[in-house]
Amino acid sequence: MSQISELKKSDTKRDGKKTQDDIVYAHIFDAILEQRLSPGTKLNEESLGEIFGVSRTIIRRALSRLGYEQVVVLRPNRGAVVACPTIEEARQIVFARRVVEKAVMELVCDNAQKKQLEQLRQMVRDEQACFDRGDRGAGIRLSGEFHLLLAEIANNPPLLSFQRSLVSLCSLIIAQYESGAKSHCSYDEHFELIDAIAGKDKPRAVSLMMHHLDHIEEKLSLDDEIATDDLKAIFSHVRNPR
Amino acid sequence: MSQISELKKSDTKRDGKKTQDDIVYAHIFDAILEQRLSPGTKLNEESLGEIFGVSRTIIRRALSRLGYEQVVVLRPNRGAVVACPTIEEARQIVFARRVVEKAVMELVCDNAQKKQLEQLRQMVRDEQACFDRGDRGAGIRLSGEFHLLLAEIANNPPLLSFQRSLVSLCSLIIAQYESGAKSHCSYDEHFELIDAIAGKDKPRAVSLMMHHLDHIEEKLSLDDEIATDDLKAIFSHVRNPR
DNA sequence: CATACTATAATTGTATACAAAAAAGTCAAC
DNA sequence: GTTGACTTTTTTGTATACAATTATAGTATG
Repeated sequence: MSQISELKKSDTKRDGKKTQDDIVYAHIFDAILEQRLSPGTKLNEESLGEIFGVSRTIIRRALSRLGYEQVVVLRPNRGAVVACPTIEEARQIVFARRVVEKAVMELVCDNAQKKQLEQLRQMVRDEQACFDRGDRGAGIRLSGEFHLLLAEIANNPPLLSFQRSLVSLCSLIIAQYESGAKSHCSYDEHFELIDAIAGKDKPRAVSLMMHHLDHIEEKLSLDDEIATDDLKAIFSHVRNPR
Repeated sequence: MSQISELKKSDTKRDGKKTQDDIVYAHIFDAILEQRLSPGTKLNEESLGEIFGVSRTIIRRALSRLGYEQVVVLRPNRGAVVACPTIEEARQIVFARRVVEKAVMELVCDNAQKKQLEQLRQMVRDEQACFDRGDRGAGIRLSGEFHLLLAEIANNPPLLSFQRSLVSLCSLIIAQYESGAKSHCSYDEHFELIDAIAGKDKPRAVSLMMHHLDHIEEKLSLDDEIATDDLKAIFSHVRNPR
């Protein structure tokens, strides 16, 4: 396995006041958001330690944080794997996200300053640029970060922290169930959202957001039976002769 | 400091498949829910290790989980303290809780089975019994656990996990800002909520819940200027002569 | 007496060693 | 060729040692 970059003291200082496990956490989080890490991938502690140039202590801290966010599943004595939400779980996650995004949208319509609207627009322009130049990974990440920026503008730290977890989980869901080549979260819709916010049109902003989330959920319905890994269901027609 | 109980392997096994840090986490969480741990209390790693009979490794894991839930604040190099939400933060937490409780209530009205209604009623009876016999700590904890049981019945794990964080934070807010002797969350209101759920009366259930949360927020408005620790505001009339 | 400075103690951060558990491999028996 | 018991290797869980940082006490100085 190749070394990404040894995180030495000097790096830590350059990165601000972030501690080493924050950095490891951020790298893994980004990899998930960019869909470079697929659902189900085993996250070996020692390998990760070598990659980042730190001891397992740091890796374990980062993994347990990801585990708390449910992006990673920690199986006792059996290590950590990137989460593979079932369709049932995916529906619950999207539902939770509807709840949060609605609240965020209403707060943002009330609070958003001109400067923040420009920040949002810039981020969507970046997102567009990424897709245009074919950098799908970065595009997907920025698409997720757009929703995180909305939660930040809503100015409610608990909701933001919950949103982090939900956005990364949705990224996994899309990775697992996206069938066609169609991009999952188009920037046009993001521009429309910004317009609604700028016009302080709460009902329209919320309805656009709900529509936005419908796209994710539609894929779940389509793939309903196909994508399942429930062996019992797959072989339900086989009768046990005993 | 006295030893509560050494958590040895045997205990761990008796407690099911919970690992040691789960147990430490649960003990601290309960202490916060019962308001035996006050906002601002320093949580020394070595002391906690002695109390629970485990090494700092385990304590640190439990603390970082509590830190993720924001119930405990982890100050780099300066240790962990029980969170002291400011009034501003308290408002944000209560807002987030309104959002979650509304969604939970609607799900519960749709899904609740007879058996679960009885479970809810039993819990509120227990709560009432605690207050009647003067066990305020356990009463407060059960009051919080009632709301967690609702989130469980809503059958949405992400929302449940968020609710855990919000309920414990609210317990801290109440500990910090509760002025009178009046109990913060009366069981009568819980019985009313159950009735609304049993009648599948969504609007009433939601409105009762919002009213329930108003009680917490009212205290914040009352103590608005008094309880603040913003030194700059307190001494704003003092002119700096330089 | 207050303040700044230094030495010391206490506490947190990280790496590592070892124990415990799970996974992978070996090989004989059928 | 498959199955099952045994051994070895790998991986995770926990304690501990040491380094880095912060807090405390003591001391000298104005």
